[in-house]
Amino acid sequence: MEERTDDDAPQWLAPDEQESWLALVSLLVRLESALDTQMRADAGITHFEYGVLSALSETEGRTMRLSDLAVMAEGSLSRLSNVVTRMEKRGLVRRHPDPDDGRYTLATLTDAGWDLVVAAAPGHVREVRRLVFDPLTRTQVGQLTSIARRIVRTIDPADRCLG
Amino acid sequence: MEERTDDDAPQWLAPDEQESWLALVSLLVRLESALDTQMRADAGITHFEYGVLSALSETEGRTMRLSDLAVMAEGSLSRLSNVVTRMEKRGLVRRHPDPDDGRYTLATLTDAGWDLVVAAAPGHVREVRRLVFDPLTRTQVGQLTSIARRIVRTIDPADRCLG
DNA sequence: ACGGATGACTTGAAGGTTGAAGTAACGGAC
DNA sequence: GTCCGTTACTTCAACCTTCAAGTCATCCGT
Repeated sequence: MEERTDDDAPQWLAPDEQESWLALVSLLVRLESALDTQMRADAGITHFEYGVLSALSETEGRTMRLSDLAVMAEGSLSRLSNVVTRMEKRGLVRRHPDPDDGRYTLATLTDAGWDLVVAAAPGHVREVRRLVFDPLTRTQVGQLTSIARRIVRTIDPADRCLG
Repeated sequence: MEERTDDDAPQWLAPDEQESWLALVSLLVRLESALDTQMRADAGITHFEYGVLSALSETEGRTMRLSDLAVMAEGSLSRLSNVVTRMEKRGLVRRHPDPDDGRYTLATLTDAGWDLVVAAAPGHVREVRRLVFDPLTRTQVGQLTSIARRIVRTIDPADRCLG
């Protein structure tokens, strides 16, 4: 892409980049699995399912279109559709067609679903705090925000979840 | 659980923590899936499989015990066993018992496996650079290393991959 | 040596995820 | 009003991961 001769797009990472990369990959793998484990043990749902329920719980009317919900939960529509089906069977969520546009499907949080999120939230927050924020200084929290946003925006420039 | 009245283990995250958390979760999900997509398209293997092959390729004799390999690749032994079976069928890797201790199984990278890693590496590095290091300043790279290490060490204090 | 404990790996069932193909509902052009 | 393209969702098959046994080898105490 660029024109330099020497090391513009070098084949390998510099030593400090290599270290950083190893640490980041380790973080990706371990954090995700730690969150999932805690959620399953504590509330019987996956972290993704928690994200779905949580997004619904924060919405006016506890209702959202599946496609919007998929964006909020950062998953594919297919994945969400399966998850909603399972959660519907468990009585946490209800589906019904959007009266305004029959192509959309609305998902609504049931009372049982609401209760589950409310019960699961404190444990989740506690875990996030314990694993992520307790070990970091306030300065690092700020740094993390900038770093994560930059990378996310590079992966998906159209992302609108971030400022 | 706790006894303080004010904010010892507060139920919710502070606004800046909330932002940071959203950005981090977004990073987890998107980066992992971006890496996987690139690897599948480019080399026909998953990012995890690449990690396995890559670890073997960097070892003296291109050979490692499965249990050590699982640690290097940060996956369960069960997952690794399945992956090795698949890669063995594709001729990328070979299994044989450890002559020193029959409980161990050694995995050896074949020439075909070596060729595949060598072919896949540049694209992988390019993608990592594009998504992670290009958008960050050198200062941020250093910050990221510290931050990621702190969190990983909190999740798993026994981790020996990091300094 | 013998037997139990431990360690290393494998396997099988259950369940989740993906990608592609299918269905259904709209919206605009003619 | 009827096509056609688009959008939103669902479903299916292939695949992967996990968890919980199960197997086999070695070590250790006696």
